[in-house]
Amino acid sequence: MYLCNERLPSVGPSVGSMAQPAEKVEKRSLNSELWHACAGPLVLLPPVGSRVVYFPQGHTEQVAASMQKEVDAHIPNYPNLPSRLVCLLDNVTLHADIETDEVYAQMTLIPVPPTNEKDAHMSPDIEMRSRQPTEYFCKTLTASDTSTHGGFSIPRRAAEKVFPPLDYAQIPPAQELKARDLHDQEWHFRHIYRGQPRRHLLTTGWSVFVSAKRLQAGDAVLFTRDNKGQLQLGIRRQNRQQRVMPSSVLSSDSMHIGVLAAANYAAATSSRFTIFYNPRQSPSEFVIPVAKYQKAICHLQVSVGMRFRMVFETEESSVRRYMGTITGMGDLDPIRWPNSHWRSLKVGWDESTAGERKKRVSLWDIEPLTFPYVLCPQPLAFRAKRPRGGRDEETDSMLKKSSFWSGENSTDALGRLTFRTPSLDSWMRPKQPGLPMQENEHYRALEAAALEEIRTTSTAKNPMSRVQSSIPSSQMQFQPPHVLRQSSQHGELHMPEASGPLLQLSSSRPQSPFEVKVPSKIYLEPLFMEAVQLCVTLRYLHLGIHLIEI
Amino acid sequence: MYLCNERLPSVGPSVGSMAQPAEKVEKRSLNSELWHACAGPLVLLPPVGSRVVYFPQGHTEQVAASMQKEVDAHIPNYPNLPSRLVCLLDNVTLHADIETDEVYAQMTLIPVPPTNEKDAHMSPDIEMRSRQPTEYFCKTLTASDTSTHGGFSIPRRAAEKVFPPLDYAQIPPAQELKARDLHDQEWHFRHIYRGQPRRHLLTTGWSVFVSAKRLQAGDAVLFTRDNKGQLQLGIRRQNRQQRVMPSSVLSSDSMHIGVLAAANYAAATSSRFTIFYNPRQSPSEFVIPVAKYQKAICHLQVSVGMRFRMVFETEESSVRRYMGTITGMGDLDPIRWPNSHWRSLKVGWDESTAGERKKRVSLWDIEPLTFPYVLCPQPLAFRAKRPRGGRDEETDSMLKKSSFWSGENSTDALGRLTFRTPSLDSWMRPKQPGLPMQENEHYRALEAAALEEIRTTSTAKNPMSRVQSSIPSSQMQFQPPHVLRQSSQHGELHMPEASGPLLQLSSSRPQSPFEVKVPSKIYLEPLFMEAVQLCVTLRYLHLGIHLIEI
DNA sequence: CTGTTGGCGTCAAGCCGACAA
DNA sequence: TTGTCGGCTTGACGCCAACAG
Repeated sequence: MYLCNERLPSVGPSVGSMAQPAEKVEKRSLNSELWHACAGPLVLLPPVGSRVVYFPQGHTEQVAASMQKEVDAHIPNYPNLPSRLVCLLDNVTLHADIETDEVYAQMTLIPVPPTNEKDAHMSPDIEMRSRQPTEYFCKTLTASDTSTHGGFSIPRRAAEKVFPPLDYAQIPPAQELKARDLHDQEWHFRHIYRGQPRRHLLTTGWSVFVSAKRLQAGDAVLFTRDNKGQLQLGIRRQNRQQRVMPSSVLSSDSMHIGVLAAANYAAATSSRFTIFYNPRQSPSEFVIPVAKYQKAICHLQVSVGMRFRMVFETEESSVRRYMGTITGMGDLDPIRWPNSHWRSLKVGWDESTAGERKKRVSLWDIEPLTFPYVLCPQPLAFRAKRPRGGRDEETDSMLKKSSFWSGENSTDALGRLTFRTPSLDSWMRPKQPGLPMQENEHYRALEAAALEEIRTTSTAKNPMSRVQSSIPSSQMQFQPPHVLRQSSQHGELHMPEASGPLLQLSSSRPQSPFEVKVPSKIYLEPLFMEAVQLCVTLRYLHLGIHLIEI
Repeated sequence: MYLCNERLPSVGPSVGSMAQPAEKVEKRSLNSELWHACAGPLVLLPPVGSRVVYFPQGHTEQVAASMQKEVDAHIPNYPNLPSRLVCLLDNVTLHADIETDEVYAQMTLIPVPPTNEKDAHMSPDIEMRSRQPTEYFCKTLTASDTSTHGGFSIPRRAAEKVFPPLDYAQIPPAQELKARDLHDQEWHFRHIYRGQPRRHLLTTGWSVFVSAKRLQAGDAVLFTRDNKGQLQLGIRRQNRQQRVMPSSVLSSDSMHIGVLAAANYAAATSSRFTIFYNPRQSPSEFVIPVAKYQKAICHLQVSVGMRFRMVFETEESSVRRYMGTITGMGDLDPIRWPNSHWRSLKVGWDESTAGERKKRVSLWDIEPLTFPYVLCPQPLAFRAKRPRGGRDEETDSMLKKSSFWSGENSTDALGRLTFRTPSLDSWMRPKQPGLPMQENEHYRALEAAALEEIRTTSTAKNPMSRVQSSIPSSQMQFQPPHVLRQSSQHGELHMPEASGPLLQLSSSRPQSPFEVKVPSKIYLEPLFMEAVQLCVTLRYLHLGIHLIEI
């Protein structure tokens, strides 16, 4: 089993695949970018050295999921083990199952006494980002791809993006490809461009790979190219194909008790303990950055009927947001885990296809709906045609639907003047180099999503959503300032109730400017819009702020 | 994963493969005989409802072995958890890993307060026997067997014993065979008798099986035929091919703690807990019948230098005994498991090939060497030529070497009169039906082994063995009665010191006759031999007895 | 642009007896 | 008695373009 210690490649941007000098034999470096590509775009690992909140309850759920068995109610609890432990994330190593290539992360945690909230803001979740490689593609295998009858048909754009360019002077153009998997095993493929019409194919070597990895139609294969031009490939199996946990070692009960006992012992002695996080098998993350947790808990006022959105991964390895309504609040397991924040929200989903989505989520899983929320995206010209295989197709389609955005410094479709704000731009620009483009994409998604919510009359069948739709959308879009002033007199900024969550602002000290990260280009309406904008922006970043009454 | 509840087929002899009525869907019956055939001849599961001793320490060793990792010393112990728990064996289900066909048993244990020793004798280990099927064979695969070049060559006797007879009128004789594996999956093979010289082969269908099970040369395949003539087949993988435990679920530490915490909680609350026993992966059994345990602990006086023998499984699925000497005694882990009897004996082995054999064993693992020990085996005529693939080839060879045995009621090679003893025969005969033949084999092995030990001058390089060989073997075989009388005056029967172990007899009440199980035919020397014989026989059965001075 | 299918050449899977240990 | 090998046959693998959605 190959490992990659996340500590090592933490210096410099986009390292990860650099061949480590052989400091430790037996532990060769596992490609971090490839790992994250296999894990998917939603998997964000907290940085080593940061403080996290560990939920034994969630850990237990992962164990249950991996054994495809419910948590039995008769499992004893540890009276002194709280439902959450604040820990120092001492170490993270990335692994891949030797049999299935399933990715998982080993985390070493050291319980620490909880400190006051201010500490939480000292370690903001700026570094918490998915290290998705830029040059990659992911394709779900078709029946033809996996049959013994032929090879692998590569989408044109994908091949052109990540494979070395073919010499089209040859007839037919072809080359030998070598790619390494997570175990550093090398696979050889013949890459040829032929057929009528022309297409990219992997022929010789492909079937060996398929049978060795036991791939089936529905599984996905992904190729990445690192900064040295080396190809990597990984697999993402279809969910249904979850391996039945070999329970021939420990009984389900012992495993559950073991999780609790290990955490309990570590908490009692302030000693290290080790957990495995299996991102594609665990129902939810159970190691959360302290900052993310506290901001959700302390600064997010939720109530039944509140509308929210939440990110999910699509089949094509992109992300999209689903809308829902909070239908209830309360402990998931009031007897064994009272006063836990773990999945304390009961939710309903707008779309009828929501059968598979969770009925319960945690506070930090959701994005509250706020408005007005106006952040201009990158100019349209900046984006390529249609980024096939990209990770945010929803954003694209939304941006298409809303013929709303136009070029820089112009009036938009609703006649508002958009302009650049150099001051905000400069101090809010992230200091760290590397991947600003991806971050932009992230916030563009937020923008478009919020906008979509505003512009669309809810079509939900959930009666709760009628609360929102009772206000005409035209009125909802632009509340006059006095609505804001009404409630801001006692230091809180109440959004109109129809918009959903109360915007509860904390009384903690303002953030240092350099700790705040926002898109590099922000377009604001004058005055009122700017103030609200700032609040909302910071709000999305889960940052507390004093609001001085306007 | 298919299950077989050992409770169900517990009535009637050699059931096991009867199609259970579909009481519980999803849990189809797993063939018990096939399971035991795969587990090997040494695996004896205590009967459901009996009392057993559970060793958390041994359980922990199995967990460590399955993860190929040593038990870390930093694992905390539970102060209140004793090194052994007396439990009621509430349930046993047989399983087979869906991926590897690895057999394992799930046991449900209920800790019970330890009672006095007498109770132990109330549940003798008579029922503790391996349910090895009689009609079976096991072959280790050769390179030719597993290559893609051809089929599977079946040893002649094996094919004739378990396969349906071929119609030799056909040219060539051939038939279609169907056999089910532990998962009840059916496999089809073409069985043909051809070649020059003629031989039995499996051709069509064989390579499918090999690739599906991922068999390699060195792995073993076994076929059994149940009482309805249905064929079963199982596999036994070579040891080296231990699967790397997918540790992507729980950390090693959590697993170890889980084992201890589950046992600790069950002991504290007298509630059920579940363990998995993986006979081919666990270094030692860690669920021992109470009777076996207590007889070893209470009635076995061991000392450094003592000679013993111990059963091992050979490559060919037969058993053989290796000789060794106790070189030390003491706790394996004095800090965390003080006063544990778990593997408290340090041992050395006579043969130089003993590198793989354990350096530490438990008291109940060994058979002490005693003498004189004269039990006649079955008449030679009873046994077939050479039982290839049988389970006790060593016994056979020993019996061959000692041209010592002859027919019934005759003088043996040393001129002693052997005769039948009806009285002993009748009250010592086991009451339970089923497999008396196998039990006879078992004791025949003991006889032959003891005899061999007596007759052979030790060739051990271990200096300890010189103690024994200092007495001429002729003298050792027949000690005059006065030697016995010398030391029996204070209620103990001392064997001559040169023989090794002291024969410490317990002071517990004599056994009820019907609880004692000995070979059905016993030939005794008159008077003195009869008394010694009785002592030694009972001694081998780990039964305590009052000895009335002769 | 790409999933599926028919055509077809090639090579390894797999059946056979020879031979020898 | 049975493990391995060379000879030989055949059918599945796998490369190709056609075609269609």
